[in-house]
Amino acid sequence: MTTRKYEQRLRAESAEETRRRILDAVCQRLRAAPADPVSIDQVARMARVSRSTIYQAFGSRAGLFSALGADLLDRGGFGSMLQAAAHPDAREGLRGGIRGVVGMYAANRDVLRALNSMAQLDAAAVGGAVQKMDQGRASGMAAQARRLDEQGFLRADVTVDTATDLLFMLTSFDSFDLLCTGRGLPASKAAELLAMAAERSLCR
Amino acid sequence: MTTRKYEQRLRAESAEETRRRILDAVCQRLRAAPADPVSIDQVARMARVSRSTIYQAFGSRAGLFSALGADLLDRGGFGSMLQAAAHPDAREGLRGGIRGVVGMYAANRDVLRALNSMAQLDAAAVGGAVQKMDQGRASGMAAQARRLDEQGFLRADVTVDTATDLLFMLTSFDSFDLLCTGRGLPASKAAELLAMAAERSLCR
DNA sequence: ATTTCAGAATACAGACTGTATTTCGTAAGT
DNA sequence: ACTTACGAAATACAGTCTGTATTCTGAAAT
Repeated sequence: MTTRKYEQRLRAESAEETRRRILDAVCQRLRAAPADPVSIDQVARMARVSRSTIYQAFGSRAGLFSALGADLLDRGGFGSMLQAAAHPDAREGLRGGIRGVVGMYAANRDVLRALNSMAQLDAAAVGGAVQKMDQGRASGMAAQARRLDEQGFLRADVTVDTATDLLFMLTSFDSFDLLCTGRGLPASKAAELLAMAAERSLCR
Repeated sequence: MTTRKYEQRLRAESAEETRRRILDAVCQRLRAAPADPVSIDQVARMARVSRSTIYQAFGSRAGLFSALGADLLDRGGFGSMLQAAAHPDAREGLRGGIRGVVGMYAANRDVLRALNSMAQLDAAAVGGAVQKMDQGRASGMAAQARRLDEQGFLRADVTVDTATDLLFMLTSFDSFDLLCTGRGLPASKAAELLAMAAERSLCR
């Protein structure tokens, strides 16, 4: 039998909708009990979907969490953060960039913590989503450090490489989480503290 | 039948020895493949011990990892670190303390990373060992901040609380790991960078 | 009317945890 | 010498996961 052409608009829409429902269920599940392990079965029940549907939509557990990570990259405010970091004044860009990432971290705290930990504990369980985020941040911070240097803000004894390393550390999710979850600071205070540490460590 | 008194010296020794062998096997396993999940079965085979022996010795998977955490607290150089931090000059103590924790982190990197991540992802899977370490560090850093303040090293616009928060973050395993594993710095460079950030952020 | 596809339902293999239960060997007590 | 206690191995089993395969249904597209 010959294959037919199919447009399937409504079909694809509904498929996309259940994908969304599943991803939302994972988030919901993580927020409800961030310190408990997540089973596909739980997620399926919360999304009111059969477990097999999750495998059909995402291929595997790793695929599900990988998709979750990719989703955060799209919709988590990563773009607006990069925009804030591109301020003509590099020092302002530094502050804005830090406020931006912190805001994004705060909005997705439990999800990011889970993805981060999973990536550490079982590299196959996340499928590169976390590496991609870290890599993006690394090159962003390298650019930031270069701009600080070009505009003469960097201290004489601080190389661009060193500045990149420190910024990479200070803008990590872990740094944010240690201050907010670990020390109970509100996100705004954490951002202020991180920006302060970055400026005093790197700038004249 | 009446119960007899038993001294069992050699017995207890051999039991302690197998406990050690099991704990060493976990470490070895984690170092061999830090990003792969750890099964009790693997550990048992590496320690050349029956799987049931592990349950008898540690009660559960959580008990095993909890014991591993406690073991690190004992033998991981925590004491010498606290000693270095107690230098009469608070500023010297700060530097020494940071070098101390970094050395300890570097010596047990993979094990600590795994314990950390497990604690995040499944609180029941570690059994409080990580919380205890963090708590100890928190009070240590609070003391450190107080001493800096008492000796007049703290900047006018930095409170003791703020200093504690920042020190807690900078002396975390995550900060170390981001610089060493994430950025490829040698441990000594990481320690230097962390100490620099702490001093410039907090001190006059 | 017929094809195509999302999704449900179900069954199964395989890995892992955790709990008995039995057995064996040996150090400690009498 | 004989008995007891106990560390450790061996084994079996229940329960929870993941991942795969198979079948069925209903609705949208042609």
